[in-house]
Amino acid sequence: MSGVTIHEVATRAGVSASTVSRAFTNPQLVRADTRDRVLQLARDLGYTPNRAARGLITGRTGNIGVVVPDLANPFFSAVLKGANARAREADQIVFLADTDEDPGVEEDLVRAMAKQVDGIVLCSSRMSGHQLHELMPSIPLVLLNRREDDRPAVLFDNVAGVRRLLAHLGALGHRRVAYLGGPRTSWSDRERRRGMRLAARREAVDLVELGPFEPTYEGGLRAADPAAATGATAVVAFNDLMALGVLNRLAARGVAVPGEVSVAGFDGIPTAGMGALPLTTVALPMVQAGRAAIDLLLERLADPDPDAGRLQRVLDVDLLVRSTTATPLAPPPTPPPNPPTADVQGGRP
Amino acid sequence: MSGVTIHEVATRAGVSASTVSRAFTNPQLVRADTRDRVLQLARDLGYTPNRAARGLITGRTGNIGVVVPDLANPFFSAVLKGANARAREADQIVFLADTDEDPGVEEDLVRAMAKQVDGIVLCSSRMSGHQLHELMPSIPLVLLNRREDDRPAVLFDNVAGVRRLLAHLGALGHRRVAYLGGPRTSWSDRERRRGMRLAARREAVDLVELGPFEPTYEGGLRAADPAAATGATAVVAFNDLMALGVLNRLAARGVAVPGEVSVAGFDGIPTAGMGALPLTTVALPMVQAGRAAIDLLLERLADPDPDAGRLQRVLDVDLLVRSTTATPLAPPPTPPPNPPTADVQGGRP
DNA sequence: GTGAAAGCGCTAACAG
DNA sequence: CTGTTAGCGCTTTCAC
Repeated sequence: MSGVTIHEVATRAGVSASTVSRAFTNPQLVRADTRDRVLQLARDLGYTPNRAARGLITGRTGNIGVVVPDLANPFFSAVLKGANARAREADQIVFLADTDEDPGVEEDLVRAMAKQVDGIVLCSSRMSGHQLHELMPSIPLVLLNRREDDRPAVLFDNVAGVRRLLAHLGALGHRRVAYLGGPRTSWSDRERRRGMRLAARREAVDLVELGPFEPTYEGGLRAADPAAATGATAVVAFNDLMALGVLNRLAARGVAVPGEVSVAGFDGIPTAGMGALPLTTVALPMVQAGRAAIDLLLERLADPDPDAGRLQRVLDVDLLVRSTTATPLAPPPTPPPNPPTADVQGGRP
Repeated sequence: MSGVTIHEVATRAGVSASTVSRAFTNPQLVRADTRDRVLQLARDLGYTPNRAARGLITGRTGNIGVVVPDLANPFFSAVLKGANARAREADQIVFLADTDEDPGVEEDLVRAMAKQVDGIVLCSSRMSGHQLHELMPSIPLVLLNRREDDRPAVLFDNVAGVRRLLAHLGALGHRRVAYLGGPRTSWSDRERRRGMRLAARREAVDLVELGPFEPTYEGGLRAADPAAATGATAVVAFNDLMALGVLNRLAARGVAVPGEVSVAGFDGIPTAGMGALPLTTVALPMVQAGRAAIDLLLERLADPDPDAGRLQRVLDVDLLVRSTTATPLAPPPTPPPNPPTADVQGGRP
């Protein structure tokens, strides 16, 4: 908090505070030698302008806030990598906060941050549409991985992702695919379900929807048995963490993966050792998404009233076949023993 | 940045700004009904005090900075979880920054943050002692996982950790153990090497030190072959990420783990699926360390000139036997074919 | 090209 | 109990 003030620099340099200020913010307004002397002295003294005080008057702090539900989720670390890098290029610094998946905490944090940053990137916000709208007026907000009307947002093309995934599975001969859903409140989950239905129809595969499950490794462990019981030869999980759980549980049951069953996930999380797993996944460009979110925020700050909709970016996703997703070993077993409780869709149009 | 100001609240409530201010910071100084009216109105308007402006006068912002080299490292996400939780209890908010392992960036970030936070927790700082000392006067600093003279710090008891680990391995009959070292500049690595030497002597096992290696999954892949060539029946890696790489490479070579070789790591990173791996590890209490760092910082802020040394905490570490670390299959092969290039230590005193 | 003065949003005396 | 005054560190008119 404490530190060297502009006044000390000014006094020692034998100039006024205004001149020191100008040397930093408008160098061309200061005579070269004065400027150099001031800047050199500032460096020696370890002076850095107080961004908070500056913000008080300019309305710009040079800080950008990023809020995530859970820092331990590799998805968000990847997003943050991108956001950080882009922010640094723009000479902004990123302040990060973790809401612990709590919408109440999320709101408090945004409020507390609001005055200290120029704008906030909300990643996979858990807040209600109502809360979001209440917050909007107090601070420029960019959503990541969530759409809310036509607010600025960075989104992934989930529908295209599952289409590619199902095309891949279909080409290999899979005719019955289970989808293990994530949280009902998740925008991504809704999009992926929608995409799965479209793609299943198109590929003429039976789709079995299960869930919701917790979007975690444990959730995957729990989802594996119901998934196997559907008689599906391929399982698509809501995210990589769940897919990992499924793989593990199936392995424990002695099910051959890939072989009897193929498992696919979502995210493409960069975890050590993932490369060795028989896991095909829809890879989301998380780092790029982080960059894009900062881009959007900077644009919005430059032009506070842009055309609505101009500030939404939908990012392309890739299919990452980490190991051969196998052709089903045998024709899928005829009608599964325990018909799933979830609804069944698909079949030729 | 923008938002409702204290003045608007004051005007609408028919009181002065001071009263509003007091309602927030010293409620007992305001008559109950006035206070309630003001607070209610503030809530309705969505007013939150501007911490930056407040900090300008009080010298306290209510923000705490945490700086890490790499957010993608699960070690730091875990630390951050703890720090966040503790900070929230103290009604502080954590601003986080990622230095991308660059000491220059680290210094810049600390400087930029300094004026906007009350203190900073530097995790595994990559800065030189010189840089660190230059920064000290400008802002209260707490180090985590690094010792620098008697500056406030949270440290792990690495020496005790390796002692426990070697005792475990020794009891199982391992008589030759390889240590795969991390970065030379790492304080942890130096401590672990020191501890390994002490413990090896005490347990009467041969210690083979290798490295330095990159403290990553890839580093582990590269370290595996040299480690196997030493004829050691147990391998201790600098961290879990490396251990994972070793496991993978050994599996690819068809080496039985545990069996021919046992692998141990450091950290106890909470990655999905880790529990299923045959990996014994020294588990560092990372969440607790995050909490402790905030504690230290709060203490230091309350008492700016504490007894030197009172503000260092050394945290106990646990041995986490994730799966049975096996007894060596056979008496270790007599003199290894390729004597290691690194120095060999150990043997009975 | 540079300084003096005013004010950003807030809190801390000091009066009343 | 509450309002008035001053000023935190900085930038920005407006003079010179």
